[in-house]
Amino acid sequence: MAPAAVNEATAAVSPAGGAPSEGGAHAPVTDQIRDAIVRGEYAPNQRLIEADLSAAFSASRATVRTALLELAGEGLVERLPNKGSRVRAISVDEAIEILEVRIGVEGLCAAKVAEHLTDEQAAEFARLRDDMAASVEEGDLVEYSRLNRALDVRVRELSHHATASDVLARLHAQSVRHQFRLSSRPARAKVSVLEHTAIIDAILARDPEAAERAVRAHLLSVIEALREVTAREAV
Amino acid sequence: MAPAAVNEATAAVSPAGGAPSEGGAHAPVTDQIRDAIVRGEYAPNQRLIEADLSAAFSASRATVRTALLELAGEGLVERLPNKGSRVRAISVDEAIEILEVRIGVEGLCAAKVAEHLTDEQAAEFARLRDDMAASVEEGDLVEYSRLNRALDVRVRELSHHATASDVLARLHAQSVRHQFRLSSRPARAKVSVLEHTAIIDAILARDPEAAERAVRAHLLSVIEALREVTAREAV
DNA sequence: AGCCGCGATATTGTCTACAATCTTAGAACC
DNA sequence: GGTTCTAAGATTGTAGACAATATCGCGGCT
Repeated sequence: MAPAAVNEATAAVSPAGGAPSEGGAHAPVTDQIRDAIVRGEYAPNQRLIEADLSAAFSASRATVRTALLELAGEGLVERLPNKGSRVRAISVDEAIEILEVRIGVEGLCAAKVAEHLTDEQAAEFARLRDDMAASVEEGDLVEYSRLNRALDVRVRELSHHATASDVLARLHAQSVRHQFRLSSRPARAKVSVLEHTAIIDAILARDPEAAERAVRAHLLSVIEALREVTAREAV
Repeated sequence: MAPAAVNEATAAVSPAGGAPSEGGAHAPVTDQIRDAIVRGEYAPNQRLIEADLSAAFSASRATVRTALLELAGEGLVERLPNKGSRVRAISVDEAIEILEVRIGVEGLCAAKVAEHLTDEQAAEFARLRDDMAASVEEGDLVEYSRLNRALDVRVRELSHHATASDVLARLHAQSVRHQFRLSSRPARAKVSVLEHTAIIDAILARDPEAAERAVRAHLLSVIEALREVTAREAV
């Protein structure tokens, strides 16, 4: 019953296990394809052929087409006119670019949060900070990575800055693949947790400028780490 | 022969003169619609009905649909599921948000430019700076506004930062309408030109941090001006 | 008179078929 | 043997028709 691996011609590997999804009944093809991409079931640069996707998700080609258009808008797929769509590959250089942009935008968000922090929110951040420290202490990198994302998301939400959130969401979606690269390094986590603590502390102190600086310091450190890792891999 | 004003129900006004374009032969419907929007021929919040657009541009509804999807990706139109598309209206608050985000991203670009400035580029910027000053001196606000845009574009290009350029292009497209609001005020130009001079001087000095600060100062000033103008209009 | 449900209309979402375009393989030719 | 033209195949782009959904006005009920 295995529903057709989607075009293996260009890509080195095909989607991992079975099809990206099957039980899904009748509508959110966009979400299904997006999930498949961010989960890595479609490799970077893999061609996404409308007919194949149509078959795989049992939707019409028109539906798949709109989905691809939307995903292109999110920067997840690349559309070559008359040549088709493929999973957009983010090079390390681009990943660094994304981090550089994030410095400004996440800095802004953190500053906004620090400015308008309520007491409940403060308590929440304090808890988050302690949980992060604990998870690193125990060496639970998966949990730490989860808390990490939670912090990002929460900062974005509480900034109440729709434009910034939007930009960040888009950038984040594109770089999931590289994020993963660092999060699995215990040594990296030890440094990272300190930086995150600094960010949270600055927010708790309701000091916007300090928060911005802390975010910048953190992201610069991530950039550095990414450079190192890839330099080592290149050997 | 007047090719159907596109749905006037929701919008207070209909497209200005005739149709947004007619001679256009056979393909770039997306560009035509985008132009119509940024040129203000379709009012903010105006509904964009696929059938009407299809007739107006003599293209199939499928084509129009693709165009709308793309424009939605650029943030120019809003798509309400099952309810249709309309020209996205940018409120003053959103315009300010956009400017806030631009602080970080344009600051980054300016810094990059300052870092890698060649001598020819330096000469170009110096010329641009002098032209700007001259145009303000002569009270030629149209020319000043043009040079203004030219500066922005050039900084983006020379930053060689694809991600930042992308983000800025998107944000810029959305806020053209508000930009216009300030550019027609002589008093504003007098202040603005000083700030732009500061930016260029920092770039010429090849001082990234100074460039970033100058950009920030400028955009903060724009935000302030925008607040003032709208406060005055609200009276 | 006011509120609720029902039917007509307008508009988008989906599907199938066809046309245009690009890619690839093969044969003819130099 | 290599190169170029040609034709077949694969894939996207466009078109028109149908189905699903929302919007709005009318009539009935309380």
